[in-house]
Amino acid sequence: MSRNVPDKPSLDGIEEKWDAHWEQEGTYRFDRTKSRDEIFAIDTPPPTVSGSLHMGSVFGYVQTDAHARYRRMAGKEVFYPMGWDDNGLPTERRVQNFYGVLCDPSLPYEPDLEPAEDAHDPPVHISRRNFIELCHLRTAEDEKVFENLWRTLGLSVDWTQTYATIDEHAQRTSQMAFLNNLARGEAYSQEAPVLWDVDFQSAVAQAELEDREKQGAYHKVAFHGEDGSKVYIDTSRPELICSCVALVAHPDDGRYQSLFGSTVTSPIFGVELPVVAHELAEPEKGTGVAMICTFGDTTDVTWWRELDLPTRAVIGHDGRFQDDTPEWLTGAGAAAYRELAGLFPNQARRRMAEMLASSGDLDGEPRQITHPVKYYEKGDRPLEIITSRQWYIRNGGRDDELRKELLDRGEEIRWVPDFMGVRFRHWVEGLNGDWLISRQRYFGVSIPLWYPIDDEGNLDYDSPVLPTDDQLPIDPTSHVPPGFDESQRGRPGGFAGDPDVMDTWATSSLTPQIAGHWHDDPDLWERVFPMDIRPQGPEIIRTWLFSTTVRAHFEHGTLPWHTATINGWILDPDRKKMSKSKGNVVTPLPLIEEYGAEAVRYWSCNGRPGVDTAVDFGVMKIGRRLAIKILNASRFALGFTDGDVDRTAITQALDRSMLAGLAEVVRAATDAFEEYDYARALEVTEQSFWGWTDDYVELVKSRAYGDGEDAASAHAALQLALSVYLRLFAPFLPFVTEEVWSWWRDGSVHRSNWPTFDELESVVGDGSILVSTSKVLSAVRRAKSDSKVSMRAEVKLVSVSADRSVLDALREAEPDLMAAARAEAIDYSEGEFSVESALADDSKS
RNA sequence: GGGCGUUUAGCUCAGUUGGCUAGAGCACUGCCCUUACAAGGCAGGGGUCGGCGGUUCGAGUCCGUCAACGCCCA
Repeated sequence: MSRNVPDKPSLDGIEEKWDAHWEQEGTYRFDRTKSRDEIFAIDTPPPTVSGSLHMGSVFGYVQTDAHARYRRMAGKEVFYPMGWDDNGLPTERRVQNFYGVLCDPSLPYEPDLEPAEDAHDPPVHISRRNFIELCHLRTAEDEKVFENLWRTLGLSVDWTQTYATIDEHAQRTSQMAFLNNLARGEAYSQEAPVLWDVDFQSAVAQAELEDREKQGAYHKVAFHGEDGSKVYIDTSRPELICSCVALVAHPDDGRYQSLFGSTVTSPIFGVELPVVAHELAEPEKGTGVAMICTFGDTTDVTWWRELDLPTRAVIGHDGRFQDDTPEWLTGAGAAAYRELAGLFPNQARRRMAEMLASSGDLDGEPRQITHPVKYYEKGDRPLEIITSRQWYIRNGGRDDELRKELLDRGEEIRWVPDFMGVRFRHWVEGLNGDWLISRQRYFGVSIPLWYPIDDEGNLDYDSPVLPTDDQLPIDPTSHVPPGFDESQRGRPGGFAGDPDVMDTWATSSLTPQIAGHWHDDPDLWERVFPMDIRPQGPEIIRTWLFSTTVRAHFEHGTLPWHTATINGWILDPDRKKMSKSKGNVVTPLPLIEEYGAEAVRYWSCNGRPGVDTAVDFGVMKIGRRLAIKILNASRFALGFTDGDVDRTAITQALDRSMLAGLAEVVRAATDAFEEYDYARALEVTEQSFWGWTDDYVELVKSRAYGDGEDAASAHAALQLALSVYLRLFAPFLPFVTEEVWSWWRDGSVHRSNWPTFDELESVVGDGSILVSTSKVLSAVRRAKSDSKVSMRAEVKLVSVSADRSVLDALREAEPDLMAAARAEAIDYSEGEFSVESALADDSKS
């Protein structure tokens, strides 16, 4: 076949060129006729499209793509779908900000609502359905931006296998899995204390919490004993004295033994309360006695549950003290409560402190402290704990047997790198409740249930009405349950739809089931599940990875995949954590424009598995230089003949020596990939390639420009080596390797065979010849450099002293060495290794 | 307070089961327009491998301990 080697090879425009070509040819299209053992299935992280594009989004995906490309070339049919995680709160927030709207479920739907292009203030209130439509509109746009980025980066995804966690298929899968969990008793609803974000007015799960150090103040408050004595407590939340249900001290605390079993009376409110003992009370903290309220923090919940205390809730869903005076307060206590009604906790706290001070129950001034306060990770105000009905999926947090099963699943996973496994273990060991999946939000997958309403108008939560499979997906607030009609909605004797949606993770924990079409394509499902790898970031081990494991454990009794590859964390160029607030977020698109996709890929693949990596423009420059080097070296290697030269022409010892070294590189790169160490595979390939161009290519150049059998040997060896290097580089640098491949080969390098030792076996020789010859050539160059002469300067005599075996090796490549060194003669003697170069007189000028 | 990770050249990082004078790139210095490549090539200087202690014939590599930094959890 004739060759089409350009005079001036260039990287310009190769991303667009090859992306379009691959799309047209279906290069990465999944062949679903293959059997499970021929397939390599990847459970790709669906990126949150409402998040900003940044280098963290690029890093892990490119590493995974390199591995996918390796597997594909090594003979596997790669199942590599891409999803978009668009359901959930991040999208709601983005839509609110983007269009300047706020969802108000009480408003009617407006069919012709035109969203404003710019956000405005104050926000426009729109119906739930209009709001959801805007969410779909916005995410569709965001998804295009992401797909474009992934294509520009050369991800070898099968773009016909995309999904979104809010699309109909994902909703059906999610609701079906939920109903299965419900049928098996793995999902349940319960009226219970939950962590509550007062701004989002939604419950929050344990995995979404974070502690923030906040200023607070300890108030030393007197409760009154039966004998008129004062019992002091220290509290940072005096406003909750009205919801106090008991005082508590440590059972071994000698100071309070006489109080246990007695009662005290709360200040201001005059409520009689028991004094109880519990190990969680800390004798060193404050006075050693604490008040238990329902609920000030999560320890209160534990005490309330374990000590079987009553519930006296005062804070409503909006975060304010409720307007109605609680029934346990009477007289002066009820009057005092009316001072607090309607206030937010921080306002109530100040009012309460005033009241305590004037009644004489506040001892001294409040003392400033700094303490950790629980926040929703996306929230702005401290979480409150309120009681409400919510849906849960069991996760071992309240069941030691299940916890053990899930810990065993964690042990079953192959973790890359292996130390990431402990993060899973610690998370599961530390769970203190089941997984709360219901959210009081709008843009999500609905909880697919209705509740019967009895004749008194009460909802029967214990016997929900279920949809049939063929109804799914449903929105119970607009769909009607079997056996009812719309006129019965909200009526006694009728029904009510569950208004909640599921947590995002309740759907994205099913990505293998969604992408593999668990319920609607059993033939595909059988070929891809359980999947091979789950690549993802370290920060979502406790959420996505864990919840996916839980769902597969319940639904299939297996792991969802056998290997988890965890990428490192991305830091800014100064090794600081990137965050929008610091303004140090690096976005990928300008970098791709400046350095090229190959350079950004090279940087990504240089980051070791699981190792935190800083954005480094220097590394990107090296990547770009490598890509250019491949173009130029390829031009040289292919510049001598028009057609393929048969490998039987490779007769010269130096050529066979070079191929012996290359065979070793193939082995090392393959071993590294099999261990998921793409970075090492790249490193050994790159190191070898630079040596190849610096030494072998220079040594063989003169011979290659000649003709006859010696030249043909060089031509064939150059060509074979180039073919191997291109394939070794293809997983990392897909564009430039494809470009060069297209100059002289049919088909795609990405569907060619991964190089093997067997492929090279017939042409390998003694690897030491090239090694020794390169050492001498390097010594001659050093002599020329020391004498400040051109590398073209003639050398009258090169005197080499070395072991006999080295001398023998050198003699095998003597003509090439003399030509490359521009030496007129070489003299050999046995002894310690040394090289003397006698430069020609006229070269010293 | 607990856990995990990191600490190797001025900077960013390799160093795979312990083995010959510790490597790469960037930066720095010198030289070279050599017909694949001057937004390049060749060559060079530069490190008591965080501190201390231990195991070993031998430790950047294993063990203990301390310190600094980062992340996660409480």
